[in-house]
Amino acid sequence: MQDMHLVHHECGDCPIRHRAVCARCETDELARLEQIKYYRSYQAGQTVIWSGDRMDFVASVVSGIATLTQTLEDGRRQMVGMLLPSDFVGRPGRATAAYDVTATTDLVMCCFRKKPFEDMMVTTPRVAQRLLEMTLDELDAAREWMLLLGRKTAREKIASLLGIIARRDASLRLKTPKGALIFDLPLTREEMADYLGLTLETVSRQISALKRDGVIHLDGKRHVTIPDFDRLMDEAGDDSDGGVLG
Amino acid sequence: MQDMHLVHHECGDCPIRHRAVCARCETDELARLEQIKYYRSYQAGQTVIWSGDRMDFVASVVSGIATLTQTLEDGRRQMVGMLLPSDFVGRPGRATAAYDVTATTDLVMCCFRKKPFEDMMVTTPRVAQRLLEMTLDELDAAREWMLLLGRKTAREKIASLLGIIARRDASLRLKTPKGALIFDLPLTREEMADYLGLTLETVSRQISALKRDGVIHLDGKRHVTIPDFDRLMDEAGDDSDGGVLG
DNA sequence: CGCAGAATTGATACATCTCAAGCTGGGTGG
DNA sequence: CCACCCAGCTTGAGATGTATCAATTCTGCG
Repeated sequence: MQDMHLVHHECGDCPIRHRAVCARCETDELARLEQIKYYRSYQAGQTVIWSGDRMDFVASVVSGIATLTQTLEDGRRQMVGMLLPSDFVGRPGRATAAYDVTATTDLVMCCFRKKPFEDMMVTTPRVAQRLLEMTLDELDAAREWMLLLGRKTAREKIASLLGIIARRDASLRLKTPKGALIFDLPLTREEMADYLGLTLETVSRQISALKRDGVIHLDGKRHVTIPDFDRLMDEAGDDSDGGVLG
Repeated sequence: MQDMHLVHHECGDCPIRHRAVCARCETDELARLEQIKYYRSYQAGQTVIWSGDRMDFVASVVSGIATLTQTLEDGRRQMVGMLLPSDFVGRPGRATAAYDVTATTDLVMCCFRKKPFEDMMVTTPRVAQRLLEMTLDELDAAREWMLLLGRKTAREKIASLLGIIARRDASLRLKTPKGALIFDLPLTREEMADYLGLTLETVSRQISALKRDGVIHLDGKRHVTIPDFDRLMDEAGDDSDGGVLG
């Protein structure tokens, strides 16, 4: 079931080498990381960790998408993080997972054994500094997300999410968001609902509405075309400028 | 108007010494911080910084409460952070403020000139390590907040907020939340609404409802008594256990 | 082919927002 | 000392956006 090919890539030609927690490392530091790392693969839909589980590793997403979700006793779910390639999973110094981690697409993670990684955090400032930087970025993202959850309408939420995915997708292909954008939704309607604090029916309705109004084009359920990115951003209700990094 | 007494306390008897960004510093490191720091006071209601403003300092909250808020073009506001004594303001490496910072009570901050502080971040791992730890805590808080914003009902939101404030207040007095708790709300109804993603009318109604149902007691608009903390936590809808640190 | 999971659509219920009118308490000036 | 004033708050009535419940309709796949 779980296709766990334990391939062992060299850090040198790692696709996330320049963005992940190891981005700043010198070759000798990389060598240390190399010794404590191992790869793991998960299939789309698989749970990586359950909230509360003991965690004996921290990790970087190498490819694919994972989500962090929190659940209330009665089953209400809220996604609280979306992990893309190069994003970091886990918290040094914490024994158990605080959130459910799920693979929404096929996923490959570069895992570091926790104890030795924590040791490196102390002895190798470059790792700690990079992790701080990444954590601050995540905090900013979380706060933008809070604005979305607290104050945006369903339509604005959908438009915002599509914008985020479109931008991310464009950045992976190194194209600037300009003219028509085309991408595949990596999330089901239900996952989008969990992300946005909506029900899947409302997500579906709003996507239909945006399609009806020509803001987006759909080819099947997942293949999306954005004819006019600025138009989409208007619908997202965001602060004027097209979402330049703050 | 602005009572800016530029008192200069010694770090040694600073009330937030053991919890702030300087918590791990040795005496020689403290001495360096001492040289680049200065105090600033703000009155309740005053704006500390506007989003987009140039920031030439980072700071720790010494006493009082500040809030971080984000605003949509049409004026919808969402609070995205609540800064209590020992919390950190600003982001090393960033030139301008990303959020509006407002003093909701009288506020004293210990400010560090930005450039020298950034230098210390590189040379003094203890500062960077502590800041990482604090940022990870903030990220956790933000994610719990996201669950509240996305999935909780108005009544649950109010109960959750009261619980947070009650716990914080109790921790400042070093009493465990048990039996009746009494405290003053540091926020107006409108600020509570901005925190919770509600309107102030809804906040008011839900507070009235909780009062009617005996979950809380009100003495005036601000003075709150919680006769049964567990009851309040039930109303907050949170994951079973009374909110033990995860 | 036909099934199962995913998505759409419809009808209705309900929570929260919106607009509007009073209330309350503490401060101020006559 | 009282009257009034004003910001902060409460309460009401109605509008509205989203959730809920319930059918269908897609779509990919064995």
